[in-house]
Amino acid sequence: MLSQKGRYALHALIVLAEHDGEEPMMIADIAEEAGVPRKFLEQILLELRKRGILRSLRGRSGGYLLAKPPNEISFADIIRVTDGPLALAPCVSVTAYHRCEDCEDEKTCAIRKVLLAARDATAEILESRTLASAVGSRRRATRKR
Amino acid sequence: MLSQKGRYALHALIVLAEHDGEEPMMIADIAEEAGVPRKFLEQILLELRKRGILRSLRGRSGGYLLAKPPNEISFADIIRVTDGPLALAPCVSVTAYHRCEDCEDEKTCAIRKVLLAARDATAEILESRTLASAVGSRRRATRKR
DNA sequence: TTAATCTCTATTGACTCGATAGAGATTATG
DNA sequence: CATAATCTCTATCGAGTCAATAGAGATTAA
Repeated sequence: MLSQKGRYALHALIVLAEHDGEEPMMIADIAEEAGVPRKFLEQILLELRKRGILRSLRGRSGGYLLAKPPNEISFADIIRVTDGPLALAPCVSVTAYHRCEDCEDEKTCAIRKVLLAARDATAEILESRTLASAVGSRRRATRKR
Repeated sequence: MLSQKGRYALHALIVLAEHDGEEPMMIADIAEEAGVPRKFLEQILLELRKRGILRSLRGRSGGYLLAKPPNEISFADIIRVTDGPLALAPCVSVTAYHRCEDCEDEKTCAIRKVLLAARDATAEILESRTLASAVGSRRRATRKR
């Protein structure tokens, strides 16, 4: 399961992608629209910025913007920041690989084979879906004309 | 990521599937072979029994056995016991569905669509791989003749 | 100079995780 | 029937994580 933080992040980024502007959007407004507690959102956005998904402007009339176009920010990118690796074990993680005390031999470990297939299947989906596709489908679904 | 408990469970069940006998196998022996702390393993096996994956015999010469043939026990079955639902959100979980405060409308929620696709992809893999396939591949890999 | 904004770190309470402990129930066996 | 071997159950522990809140600091536009 995703953490609350992860779900909040997805909502907030979709709000930003919809806003999709040149001007930055203030934390308070994002919090409002995304339905996220403001102070908690501050921490989340800060982390997303440090990981290169957002950028920010400080001071008066500051705020947050997407660091990249929406079609270059995948669900996998976001979830990795808030909830860590997609993989079910370190020995099959691409972004956080480290050798696994469990398996004596990675080449033949039966568990690893399965977890690797699971990771690939998950990553296939989460890396191909972006903020652009999410906003697109939402626009289509809620547009009135 | 799987919990330590989850990884222990997979190892223990593979040991049991290899043992694959009529006679029960004692906790102490499973712990030994699977490399799991004995008292911790007790709790894990107990839970797997309550969820119908194992059965047990009590008293002297007691022990644990698989409750079903190895080809009917999937990785998904095991992971659901030790680590909960495969899904990334309650609103896309088959085994632990409950409505999601996040999405206003499940039909159109953009996040839900992606998480549902991810769940399906993961389940596809984890439900098709069983203890039999794991033991099979291991046998093949380590057999000397 | 000031007010508005992001930045950073600390703190809180509840919960989970991994592990250990020990008393209880059950059963085969001599 | 007594005993030893085994599973069963519940409690406890310390460390860590999670969700949330708080507040002082840095930066900038006006």
